Amino acid sequence: MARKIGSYAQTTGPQVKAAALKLFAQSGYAAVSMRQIASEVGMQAGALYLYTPDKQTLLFDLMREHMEDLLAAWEAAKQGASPQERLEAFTRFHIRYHLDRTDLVFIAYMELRNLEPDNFAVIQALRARYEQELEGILRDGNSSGLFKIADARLSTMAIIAMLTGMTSWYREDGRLSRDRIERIYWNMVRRTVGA
Amino acid sequence: MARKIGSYAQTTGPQVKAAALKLFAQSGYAAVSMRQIASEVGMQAGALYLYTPDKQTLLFDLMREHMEDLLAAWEAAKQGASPQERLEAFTRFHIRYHLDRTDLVFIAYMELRNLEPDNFAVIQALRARYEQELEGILRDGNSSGLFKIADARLSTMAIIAMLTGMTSWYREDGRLSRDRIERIYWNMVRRTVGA
DNA sequence: GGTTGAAATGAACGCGCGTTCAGTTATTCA
DNA sequence: TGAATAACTGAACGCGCGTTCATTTCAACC
Repeated sequence: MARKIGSYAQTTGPQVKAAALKLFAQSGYAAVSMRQIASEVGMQAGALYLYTPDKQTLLFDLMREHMEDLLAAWEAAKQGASPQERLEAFTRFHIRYHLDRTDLVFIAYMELRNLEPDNFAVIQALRARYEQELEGILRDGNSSGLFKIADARLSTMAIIAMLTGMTSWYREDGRLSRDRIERIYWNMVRRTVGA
Repeated sequence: MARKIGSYAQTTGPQVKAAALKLFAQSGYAAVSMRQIASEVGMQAGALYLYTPDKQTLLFDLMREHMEDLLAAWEAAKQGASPQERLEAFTRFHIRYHLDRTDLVFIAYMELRNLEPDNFAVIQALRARYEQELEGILRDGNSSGLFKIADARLSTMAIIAMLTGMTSWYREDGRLSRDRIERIYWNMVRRTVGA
C-alpha cells in the first residue's frame, strides 16, 4: 500500500525519467501521454505517480537538472587566462557537452512554453547564468582590446544560437567527426569576435 | 447547408489562419484546441471546418505558405555580383524578413515534429532549397578564394542558426534598432566566412 | 510459514479533445 | 415576397487524457 516514496527517486525513478526524456524529445511534451511513458518503461500509467507528483514536474525536473548539471560541468571545465583561451574553453566545452545530450538540449529549448510560470522563471534564471558566463568573457576580451565586438549581448546570443543549433543536425554517424566539428566551430567563433 | 467552400479560402479564411498562427506560436500546436482557435475568431468550433479539412492542414498550410513566400521573396530580393555582395544581400534579407514574421518563423522551426510524415517531407524540401541558396554563395566564395571556409555545409547551418536565433529574443521596442541589428549581424557573418 | 510493506495493477473519475451534421439564421437576387 | 444558398450554431459522437485509489503481487525478514 505504498503511496509516495521519499523524494520520488528509487531504482525505477531514473527509468521513468529516461523514458520521459526520450518521448518528450521525440514528440513534444504536450503530445506525449502518461500512458505512453508508462508503456515505454513497461508499467501502467498509475504507477508513474510513485515517482513523480504529476506530468509537469517530470518536465520541470528534466530541465532543471539539465541546467544545473550544465552549470556545474562548466564550473569544473572552465579554464584559460586570456579572454581568447577562456572563449576557446567555453566553445569547446559547450559543443562537447551538448553533442552528448542532444535530447536534453532539445527539450530545454523547445519546451520552455510548456512550463508553468513559476517553473519557467526558475529555468530562465539558470539559463541566464549560463549566458552570463559567455557574455563576461566577451566583455573582458572587448575591454582589453583583444576582441572587436559591437555589442556583447548580441554576440552572446548569436554565438550560443550558432553553437546550440548544431544539436538539430548532428548525427553520431555523420560526415564529420566530433573533433573536426569542434575545431571548425571554434574557428568560426574566434572569427566572429574578431580575434 | 454549405459544407465545403471551394478551396477553403473566403473572407473568414484568413482570420482563421491568423488565429491559428497566433495561438500555435504562443502555446504550440499540440496544446491548442480547435475550440480555442474558434473562440479567438469568434465562432464555434464546428464552423472552422468550413475553412480547413482538419487541424493538421491548418498547421501544414501555415508552414508551406511561409516557406513558399520566403523563397519567392528571396528570388525577388537576391542581388549582387560578387559572393560577398550576394552574402550581404542574403544576410540582410534574411534578417529583415524574419524579424517581420517572428511567429511564422517560430512555428516553422518548432512544429516540424507535429507534421505528419508526408507534410514533413514537403516542408523539409522547401527548407533545403532555402539553405541551398546560402550554401551556393558560400561555395562560390570559397572556390574563388574570397572566403576561407573549412566546410560549406557546416557554415551554412551555423549562419542560419545564428541569424534565425534572433527571432527568439528580438522585441520591437528593444534596446537595438533593426538597422543596427542588421549591421552588426552582417559584420559577424562576414567575419565568420573570413571575408 | 506468516507477516510486513513496497511496488504495481487496473478500473474508474470527470473532462476536453477533433470532428460531424441536422438545423437555424442571414443575405442575395429574381 | 419567396426561393436559394452561404455562414454558422449547438449538440452529439467516441475517444484518450491526467490522475486517484482500492486491491493484488511478491520479495524480504522474523
